[in-house]
Amino acid sequence: MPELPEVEVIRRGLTPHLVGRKILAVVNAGRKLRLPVPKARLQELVVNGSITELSRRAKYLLIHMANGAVLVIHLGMTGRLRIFPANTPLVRHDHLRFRLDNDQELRYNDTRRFGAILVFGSQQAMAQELFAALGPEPFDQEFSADYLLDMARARKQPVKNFLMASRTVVGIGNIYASEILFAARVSPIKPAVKITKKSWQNLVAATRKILAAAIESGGTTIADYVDGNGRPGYFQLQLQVYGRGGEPCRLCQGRITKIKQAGRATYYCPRCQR
DNA sequence: CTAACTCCCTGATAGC
DNA sequence: TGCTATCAGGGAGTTA
Repeated sequence: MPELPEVEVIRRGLTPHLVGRKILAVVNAGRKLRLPVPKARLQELVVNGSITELSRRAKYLLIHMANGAVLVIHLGMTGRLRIFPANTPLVRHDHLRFRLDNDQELRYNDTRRFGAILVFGSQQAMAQELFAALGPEPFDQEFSADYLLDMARARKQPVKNFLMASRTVVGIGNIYASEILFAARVSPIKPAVKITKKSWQNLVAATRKILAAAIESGGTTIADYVDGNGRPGYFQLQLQVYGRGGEPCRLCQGRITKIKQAGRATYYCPRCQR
C-alpha cells in the first residue's frame, strides 16, 4: 500500500493528534508482524513517555520520544495507522494500540502483517541499524541527474527496478515508479546504464513532481489506504498508466501495456516512452 | 558483485 | 455455488 506520499500524508495527519501527548499504555494483540513486536522495549522506552515529533525516512514513520527513543512504524502493504476514541470497538487485524492521555488511541491495523514495529534507544542507533544502506530522499539535493548517472554505471537492470531499489533512492514504490517513468517519457524496460543525463534530469523532475502531487492529493487509494484520520487519498484519479492496462494512453491514444518486471506489474505506453 | 526469484500473510477477484 | 489460481501498494533473504 503505502509509498512515500502515503506515509508522508499519514505523518502530517497524525502530528497534531500525537505531538505533546503521553503514551499511557501499549496493548499488543500478540500476533507477530514481519518481525515480532518488541514488547519489552515498548514497555521500557515508549510507555509513559511523551511524543515530541513525527518524522519520516523512506517509508518509515518515526515517532520521537522525549527520552530520545524512537518508535519506528513501517506499514508494509496493508498497514494502517489511525486515531480512534479509546472506546471504539476493535476490528479484525487490529494488532497494536497506543493509549494516549486524552482518551484517544493510535491503532495499528495490518491485514497481511508485512509491516513492522521497531524501537530504538536513540536516533543514532536507529540510523546505524536501519538507514545505513538507504539512498537519498527524492527531495534531497543529493538526488540529482549526476548522482543517478553515477549510480547506474554498469547497471543493466531495467530503469524501473533501479528506481524502486532503496539504495538508489527511497520511497518510490510500484505505483509511482510507473507514473514517474511515464511523466519523464522513459521506457521502464530500458537498462539503467543506457539512460542519458538528459533523461535522468527528466526523471528527477518527474519524481519530485509526481510525489509532491500525490502528497497534495492525500495519497493514492487503490483498495484500502486511508490516512491517520481515516480519509482516502485521491491521486488515483490522476494516475496516467498504473492499473490502466489495455486502456488508451491519454497522450497518444495508443494502448497502455502491462508487463511484469521482477515479479511486479509495470504499466507504460510503448509509443510515448522510449 | 548483480538481478531475479521466493517467501512472509490475508483477502479479493477471475476463471472453470 | 464452490473450488483453484492469480494478484496486490513492501522488503528481506536466497539463488544463479
